Amino acid sequence: MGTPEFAVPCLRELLRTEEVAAVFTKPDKPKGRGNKMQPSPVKVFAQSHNIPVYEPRSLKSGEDAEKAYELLKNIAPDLIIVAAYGQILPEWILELPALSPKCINLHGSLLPKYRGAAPIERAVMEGETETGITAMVMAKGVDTGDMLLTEKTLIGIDETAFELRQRLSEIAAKTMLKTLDILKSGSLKRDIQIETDATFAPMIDKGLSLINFSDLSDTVHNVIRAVSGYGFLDGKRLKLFRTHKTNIPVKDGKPGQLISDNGLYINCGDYRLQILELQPEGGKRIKADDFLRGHKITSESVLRREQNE
RNA sequence: CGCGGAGUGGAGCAGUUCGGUAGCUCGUCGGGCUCAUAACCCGAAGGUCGUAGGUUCAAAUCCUGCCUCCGCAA
Repeated sequence: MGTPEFAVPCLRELLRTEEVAAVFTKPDKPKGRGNKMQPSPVKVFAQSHNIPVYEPRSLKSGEDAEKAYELLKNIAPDLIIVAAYGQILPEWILELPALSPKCINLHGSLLPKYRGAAPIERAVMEGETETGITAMVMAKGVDTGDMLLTEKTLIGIDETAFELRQRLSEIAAKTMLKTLDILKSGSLKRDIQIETDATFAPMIDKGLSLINFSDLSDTVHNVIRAVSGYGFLDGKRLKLFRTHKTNIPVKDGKPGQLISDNGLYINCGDYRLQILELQPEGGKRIKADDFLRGHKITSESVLRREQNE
């Protein structure tokens, strides 16, 4: 069971090594320009490998939940693997599979830290230097079940959540295979999560990506890495994708002011950040050098929080 | 029919309001200077202005259809 790109490597490896009876994913939904219906990446991948795909709108209640109940009973799975499915599994599913553990989830953090929907983004935003994947037994509370296996990885100083997520999705697939191997050998151990160490990583609120450039450069840098922050330049949205920390102090000039000095920089509360990749409104994502070729940077070039000056 | 932005030499942009010689910053190529250089100087090549029609003496510019890309909102 999975939905976004993050879950695809797990499915890919699962198809390679095990017999996959069915794939559950979230239903197509209107997305993007023109609100066209878009299938989930997991659905696309599963269908191209001729695996039956089911996409109930809900597992908790309603017609779809009843159908899913009948379906899963007939499938009678030995084990359910979950990676970023996007729905909370009701108890009857958690109890359904034949093996023990019954439902294994691949979570994008070192539990018990960053339980919840956005562990990767939150870890980057908090400036963590290390994160990883936890294979865990699913329990009633979200991401609270026993831990089976963890795989750590370092977070690069300029690494973005997007890049980290791609890396972690592959690590998740590897961790899953390892977990299954150990499970088959019969020596799988469970570790209880230490409840007092738990932190929660809630979904990302859109407002978070509007940058306040009077914050410390560390904070700004982390927001940009995590969720691609933006500000308004001359009334137009400007997204920042990649920055690099400097030790050039901001002497004068406003927070958010752009500076062209052998590269593109922006003033934060304490130090300047070097901008490496950005995207003007309506345009494509470009490197800072390309941006400088077509845009004049003056003392009036300031990224603001409001669209109208 | 969710809202909006954009397609101009290889890259990033200006020019479109108000039709009248295709521009800028780079890159590329050739030459020069230099111990040397991603620096500096001189020169050159490279564009059916996304596409198809329409209006006009004349269209990158005005009108219409289509294609592609992007942001927002969900």
